[in-house]
Amino acid sequence: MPTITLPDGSERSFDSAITIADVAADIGPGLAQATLAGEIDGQAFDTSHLIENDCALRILTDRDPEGLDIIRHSTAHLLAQAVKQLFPEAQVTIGPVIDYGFYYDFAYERPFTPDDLKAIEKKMSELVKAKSPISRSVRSRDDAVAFFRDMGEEYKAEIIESIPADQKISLYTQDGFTDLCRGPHVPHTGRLKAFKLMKVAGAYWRGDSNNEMLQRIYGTAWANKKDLKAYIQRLEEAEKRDHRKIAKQLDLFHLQEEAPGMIFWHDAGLTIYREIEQYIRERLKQHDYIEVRTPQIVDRSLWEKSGHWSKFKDDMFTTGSEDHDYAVKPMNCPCHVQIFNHGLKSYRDLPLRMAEFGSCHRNEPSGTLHGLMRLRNFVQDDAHIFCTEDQIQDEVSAFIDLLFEVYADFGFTEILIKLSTRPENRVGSDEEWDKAEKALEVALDSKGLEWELQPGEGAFYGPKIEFSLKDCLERVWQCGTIQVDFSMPGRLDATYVAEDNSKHVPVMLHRAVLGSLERFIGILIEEHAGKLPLWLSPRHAVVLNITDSQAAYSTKVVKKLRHQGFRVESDLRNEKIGFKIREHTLQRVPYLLVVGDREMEEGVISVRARDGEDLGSMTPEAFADRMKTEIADRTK
RNA sequence: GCCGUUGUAGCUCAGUCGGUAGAGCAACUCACUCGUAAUGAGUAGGUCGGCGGUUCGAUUCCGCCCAACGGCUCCA
Repeated sequence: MPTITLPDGSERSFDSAITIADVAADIGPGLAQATLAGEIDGQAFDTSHLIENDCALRILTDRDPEGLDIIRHSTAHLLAQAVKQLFPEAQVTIGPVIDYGFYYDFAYERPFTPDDLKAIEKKMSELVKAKSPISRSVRSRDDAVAFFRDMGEEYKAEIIESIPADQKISLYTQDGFTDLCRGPHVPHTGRLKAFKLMKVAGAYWRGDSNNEMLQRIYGTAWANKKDLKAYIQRLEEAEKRDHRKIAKQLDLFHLQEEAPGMIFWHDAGLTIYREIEQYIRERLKQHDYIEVRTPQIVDRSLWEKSGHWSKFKDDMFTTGSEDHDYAVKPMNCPCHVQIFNHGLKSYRDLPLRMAEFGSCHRNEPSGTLHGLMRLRNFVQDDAHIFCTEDQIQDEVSAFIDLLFEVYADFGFTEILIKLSTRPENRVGSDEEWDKAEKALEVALDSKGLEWELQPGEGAFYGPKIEFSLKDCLERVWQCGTIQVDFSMPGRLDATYVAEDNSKHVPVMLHRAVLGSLERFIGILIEEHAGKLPLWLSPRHAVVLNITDSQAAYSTKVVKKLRHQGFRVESDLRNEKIGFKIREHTLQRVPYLLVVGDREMEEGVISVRARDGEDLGSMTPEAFADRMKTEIADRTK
């Protein structure tokens, strides 16, 4: 005789055990229709689950986030069912829910083609029409292994084998197709109405590149067709923000076959680049950094000594001259230690913060290159802080302040933070790791920041914090980082003289605020859809004349503004004003300055903002003041 | 690096079931001198990513390579 408490606090008593579906029906026919599953005392169950005791029940529909996940998970099963029907030889493996959808990995003799995808999607729709009930059953682990092995599903059997033997395994069956699953699932396939298969891709079995490659099918699924359509539209909009596309339109940079993963910066793109570099340089000065510059190509022996050669020699570009082997630097730190080592250092010199806009080359695998986001040649706003162990926490803390200050100036608020701790293979004592990990953790917590722990993901030489931003398709890219290094200063013989006149090895902190300038610019472009704030815009304004008779006046205005340091050009072409406005608006120029006879006579300009707003007429001086304020604010 | 897809004019794309290609925009020329998102007419422009093979003939079919794109793995 269970008494069931609903989320609103109301209670319902029943004479005998009852299913979730029946409870929903008892509440109302509309809810019965919408019910996907139920949550009993915080745990999710199928609608067919029998309630025997008193409990708190929450009915899950497609309006609940959990409900949407159930739909997505069930759609993954539907996909597997369709694939098994069309390609009986294919073996199923795993099919988890991901953001906005799901994927399913299959082992099959050949890759699926886009045409296969269409056929599979069609089959899925047929299976939806059949409204096959989805039922749950439970087996012992060994039974389940035998069950899947009998069917020739070796991968499934292997997955179940890794589950403890005493655990019960739940299976879900729909129209003869059975899959291992924790559940819950929708009651029948007819509940899956809005999905689309998005793409095929290769993926390694168990995520290990030594294993065979499986065929992964990605799909998206929603509660209804309207949500699905909205999602597809959102994707299309996002693609318009792609920095590679915008860079082409705005003539920022290009890439070509002869230099894969390396950027040809054009004038407009370089303007953004330089502006950012100069901004960071000023910030670093305020935060007591010194700036240095070190060689691009360094003898192999230094890389051997630093330990990079043994670990990364295949990922470094090399060159030779007169019987010497050189490597193009993949990072700046060994060179910075050389500067540190130049001349005796005292504890009074610490912390020593050494920055470099260092151009690094890494021979990244071809398949990983991606526009400005992943390159073989990039420049970091890199710096190394030489300090004592006791100074780590303060330095990390000060760095985080600097980073947030900078990100705020660029308008970024959503920053993902991850702390990576000691890996299995590492250098340094456990005491050192304890201290360093603690320092990073305390620095983050003392600022009330939210962060995610990545155990075992630290570098071999020390723990690290990573600060990541998202691109237009919500892919996450690491930008800022701070890493503790117990190894390199010692390997490269860095020492300082302590108060007691003894020699000590300093700790080194590797840190970057923006990370790769290229990547950061890529993210900036996507964040703003190319409409960069005034201070970063390649051009601040363009002067447009109405007819030839204002050409000289236009040129005069341009000169006046340029003399004050503004990036201003004129467009004196014999075109209609509407044509010029359109062109420069598409070029995302922040201000268009229209000059006709009226303006010329009064010595003013008519100012039109990028969003189309008419700011009226003003003198070039007044306009310059306006821009000055805006650039100083960095806001717009 | 692995799996898949793609590569045609400066850009966006069409096309050829094997007979060396076309549109729009841009460029150039001419006319128009114009008031806030496209004035009109004309001209020119391509070793159809690269190399090889099959063929009388390859941009098209086949093979290899390169690059880009989407994933996977990796990212000091």
